[in-house]
Amino acid sequence: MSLSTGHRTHTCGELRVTHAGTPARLAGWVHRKRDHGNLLFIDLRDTYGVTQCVVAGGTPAFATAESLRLESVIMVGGEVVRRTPGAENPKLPTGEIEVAVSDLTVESMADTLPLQVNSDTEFPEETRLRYRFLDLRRERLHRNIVLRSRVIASIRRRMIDAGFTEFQTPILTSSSPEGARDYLVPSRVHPGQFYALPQAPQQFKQLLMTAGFDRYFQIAPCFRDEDGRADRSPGEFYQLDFEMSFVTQEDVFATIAPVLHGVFEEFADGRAVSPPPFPRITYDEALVRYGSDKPDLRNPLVIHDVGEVFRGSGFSAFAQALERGDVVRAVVGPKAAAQPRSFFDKLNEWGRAQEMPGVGYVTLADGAAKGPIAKFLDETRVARLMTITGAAGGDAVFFVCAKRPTVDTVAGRLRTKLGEDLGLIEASTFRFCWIVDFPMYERDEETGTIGFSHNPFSMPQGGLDALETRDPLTVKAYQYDIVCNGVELSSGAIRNHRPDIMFKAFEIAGYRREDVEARFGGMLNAFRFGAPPHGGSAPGIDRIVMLLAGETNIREVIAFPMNQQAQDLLMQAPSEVPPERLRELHIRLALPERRADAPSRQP
RNA sequence: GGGCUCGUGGUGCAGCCUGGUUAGCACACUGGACUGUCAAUCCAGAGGCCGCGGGUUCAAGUCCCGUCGAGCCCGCCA
Repeated sequence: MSLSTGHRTHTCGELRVTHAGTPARLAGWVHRKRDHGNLLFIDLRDTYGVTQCVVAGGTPAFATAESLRLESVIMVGGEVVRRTPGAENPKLPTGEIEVAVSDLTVESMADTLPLQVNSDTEFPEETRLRYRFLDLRRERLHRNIVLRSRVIASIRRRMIDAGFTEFQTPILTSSSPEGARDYLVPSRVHPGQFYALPQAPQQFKQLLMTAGFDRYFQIAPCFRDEDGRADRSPGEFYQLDFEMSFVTQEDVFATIAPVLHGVFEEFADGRAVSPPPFPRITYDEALVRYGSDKPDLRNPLVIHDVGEVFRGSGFSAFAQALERGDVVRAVVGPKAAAQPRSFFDKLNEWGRAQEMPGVGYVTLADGAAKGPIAKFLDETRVARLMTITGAAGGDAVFFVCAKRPTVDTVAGRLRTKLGEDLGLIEASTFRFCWIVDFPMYERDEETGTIGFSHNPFSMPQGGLDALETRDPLTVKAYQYDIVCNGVELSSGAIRNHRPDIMFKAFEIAGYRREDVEARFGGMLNAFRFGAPPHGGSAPGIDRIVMLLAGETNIREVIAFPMNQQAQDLLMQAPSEVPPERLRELHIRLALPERRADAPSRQP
């Protein structure tokens, strides 16, 4: 494949010793300049690499080159020459040659830069977003975005090889109940009515199954009006959305695990990837053992329930809490008994900052416990503690006490903190697991009502019978997540394709039959004309790339991300629109009172 | 909506805890020197309402209050 064009004969990453003695014409950005007064070097950069160009003093090109600012776009013509011995640069693939410039034209002079492209120093997020086009030139972000493209291409190829067909589904669609807030788009033709951007193509993919396409996938944009997090882009993100007909949960697992494993292996670059089948952890077990429904299995620590060790003991803080129904959880710090006192104090301080009650601990040596609360634990209790937790002499055991479900997350954070501080997190590894058997319903703590805990379209385990005969809070769904290194990559389910079960499922969550008809009429109707059992999932593309790129912030793998306030600082979105546009949409603004001295947030 | 952290020339940081000379360093920028560098080097220069407002004080980048902005977290995320 030749990348030569009307403006260049070669790319900046192409020339080698074999080209020496031939003419070449390059185009690119001035990455660096080294001016020796009568000899000047330009590192010319494009997406393919960097090539050193030499401009000799006294030539017309020299005067132009001296005045060049970094990041200007230039074109150079000249001869490819082998560098003199000792002058090669082993750091560059093109480092054995250079281009002796005979003509140089400036295509686009750059102003003084607000952020430096040729350096990896950190710049404020606001500057990076406002000048995203410059940030994208920088090596790290540039590499990430190219990686993203390659990952998506790999996913597409693997999905097609697995028998899936790619579809597009509407962007302007209808609002879906449950879930996050929708982004709404006003209709000009239908005053007072709105489209919603899809939070996911959920209903469309189920309709495609009902339409008999058997295996659907899409690199699908999803829109949710929710606040951002480091691993969650506000506004919009992409999913590998897929769905399969005539499948059980086992079939879905067996199909998608090799795809994900294959993609990760392809781009792991030396890092280990846990092979399928991925371990399965029930939702309940995940909360107790890992304190999270997205456990990081690179962390070898697990959480133990040690209520019985403290029940009726002299340590009244825990003993009394246990009587009230609280729970005590423990995490072992291997070899942590030797840590200095400050380690334990800092951990306790950290716990308080996390709005935990303090973090209790004992250290173990020769079957005896030491530490502030050790005196409350007799020999039997210490022995029991060691049996339950597997702790041995030289270890320390840390305790937190609270009600469920608070204690789960608190213990989970303690597990993470200890794993990190004790250096136990396995490096250079991708550890996958399935989280299975999610509860179908959960109780809203504020209102006391029962609602869907996840996807309302999931098939309840046990079907109609379970819904009719069991306590809803004990009913599990065929609902599953894929988790990798503590990041939730994907949520999926075997769907409920039976209208009778769907009405019952929604009835338990407080929806009347008419409500369900009104809101999901299209899909319900489809299920009355022959619907295959089906299920799928939707791994997050951005998060997959984030993991593979080794980034901890999702903006680093998105070419044009919004900031945490869901603003695009480069394109200045959202923005006000002219009154006449509002008028034809039949929209009148009712803005909140704004302080008169507050500056406008529009730049 | 709430919590924490941060805000100092174009940019990255120091100075703030413990108030007191001309606000320091690096990169970029401008001018000069230099024929083999590859983060070129050397010399010189320009560039700061220390986010904004108020307060304490003889004196505020520094202490206090408020406010605006950014990041992270909680809420939210079927």
